[in-house]
Amino acid sequence: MNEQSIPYSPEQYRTPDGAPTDIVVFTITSTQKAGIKKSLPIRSLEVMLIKRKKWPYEGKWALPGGFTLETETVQQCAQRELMEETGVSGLHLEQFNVYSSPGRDPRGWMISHAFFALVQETYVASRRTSDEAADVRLIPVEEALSMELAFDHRDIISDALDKIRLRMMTSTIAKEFLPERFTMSELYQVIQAVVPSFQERNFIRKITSTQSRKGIIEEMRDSKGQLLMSNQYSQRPAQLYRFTDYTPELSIYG
Amino acid sequence: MNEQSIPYSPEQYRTPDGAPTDIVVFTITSTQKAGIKKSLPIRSLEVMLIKRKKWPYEGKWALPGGFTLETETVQQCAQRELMEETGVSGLHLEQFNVYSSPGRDPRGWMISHAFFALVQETYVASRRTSDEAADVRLIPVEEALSMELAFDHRDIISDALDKIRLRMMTSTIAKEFLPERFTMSELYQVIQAVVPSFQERNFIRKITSTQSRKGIIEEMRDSKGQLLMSNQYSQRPAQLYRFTDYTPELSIYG
DNA sequence: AAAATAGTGTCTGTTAGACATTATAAA
DNA sequence: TTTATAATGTCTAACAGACACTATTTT
Repeated sequence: MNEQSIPYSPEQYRTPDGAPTDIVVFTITSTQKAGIKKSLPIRSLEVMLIKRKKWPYEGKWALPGGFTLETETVQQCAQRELMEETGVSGLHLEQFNVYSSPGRDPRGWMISHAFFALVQETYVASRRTSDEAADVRLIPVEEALSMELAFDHRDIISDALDKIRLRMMTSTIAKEFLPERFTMSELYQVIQAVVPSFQERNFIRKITSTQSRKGIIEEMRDSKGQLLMSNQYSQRPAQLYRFTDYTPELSIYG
Repeated sequence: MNEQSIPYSPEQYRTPDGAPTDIVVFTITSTQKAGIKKSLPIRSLEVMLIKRKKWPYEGKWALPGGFTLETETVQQCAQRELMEETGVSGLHLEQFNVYSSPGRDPRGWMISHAFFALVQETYVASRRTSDEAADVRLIPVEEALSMELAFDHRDIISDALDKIRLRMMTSTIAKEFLPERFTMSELYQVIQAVVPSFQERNFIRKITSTQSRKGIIEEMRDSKGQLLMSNQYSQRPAQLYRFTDYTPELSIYG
């Protein structure tokens, strides 16, 4: 390959100083109310932040993330950096936006690719500090949004929150926050933890017996055909369900 | 700034060779049936492609696009490159995916940011060739998907099509393809041009008199309060409507 | 009169939404 | 026996979906 046959050459242009990724890991923590044994827990939507060890924004809270290598996709980078910085791996990451305002990163010209993941609390139980992170913590989202974070990470978390709220109502991502088997109350609580305005008085009935929607979840039975129940959160046992692979197609036109 | 106080330095790492953008401009062309004067046109969803002048993929059809400058966002880059390569400007562009597979671009390590736009045919009437483009043409999407295109542009168009099909059903982007005033048939045809499987026998009634949906569009009246009508496409005049700013919130849970 | 598109009537079964009521087991 | 959560009953108005039918203008 010589200069004449190849009109393009990176040397002649200013190129980016890096292609970082930032990962917004959401989880829902459950806290049992004190003094009451069988009751619904308080559920809180939290985001995983790290305390930076290095310049820039040393000592500030930030999203985990790091620089993409030439040999990987941005998706693979996000997986790798999450593992390296926090010890958490195997999450389902979804890319949702790109941040490219000039000057957003004091290290140079950086175009950042933002991902989000929704996980059960147990998936981030293995979190640990690292070379990059002096601390790794779950912070309630509303609190995180009021903190002074590194870079434009406050905006990124805010955008991610908008996105997962939309997705929570229009897809079955609620399953990412739930165990394989769950009760209607657990599902209802999870939706409310993400979308506080959500309210549906006839929730159980709509999701179980409405023709166009009942395919979303299915009841669970044991080998004898008996309905599986749980009384983990209630006096009266509640029926257990699981998500199917079906997601209804929504339309504003009918 | 010296090396000791700044642990990060782009010089020590391999950095990307560029941050290109690719723009998928969709339009719907209207063709009047021959011999019939007042009839609904045949509408075809088409995508704007350019014929490349330079290496790589010289002479191949490709999406318009180009390299981001240090002084702009990827969004601004997409606007600028679209103008430079095709003469088209002022479109509403939406970023929908990132393409970063190693080896996807023979010029080097390129992480590409893909945008789509939906526009009326008149908006791309000003298209013209340029230094980069030997030809600029509208190609029917199905045909474009069967062509041998430059880079991974076939995948990008395919992903963009999936995205706008979803958005067509769940938002009011149909308005991007339509004039300010339109008839129910025009709206119906536009939806069908994007989502061929769309069928709704009681379309007019649902969108005009269903309580939860009627805020999407509103009927148009002249200064005397008379309903505005059009007989552009029909013997019997059809009522004219316009979109409002309202989009219903969809939910799979009720 | 025929053609082409616009728009309404009417029917049945389903769903939304509100709220009262009953059920089950633990504390 | 009270408490906390689970689940059903009941009612009305709105809506979905199917299809027949009427309306308005040009050719």
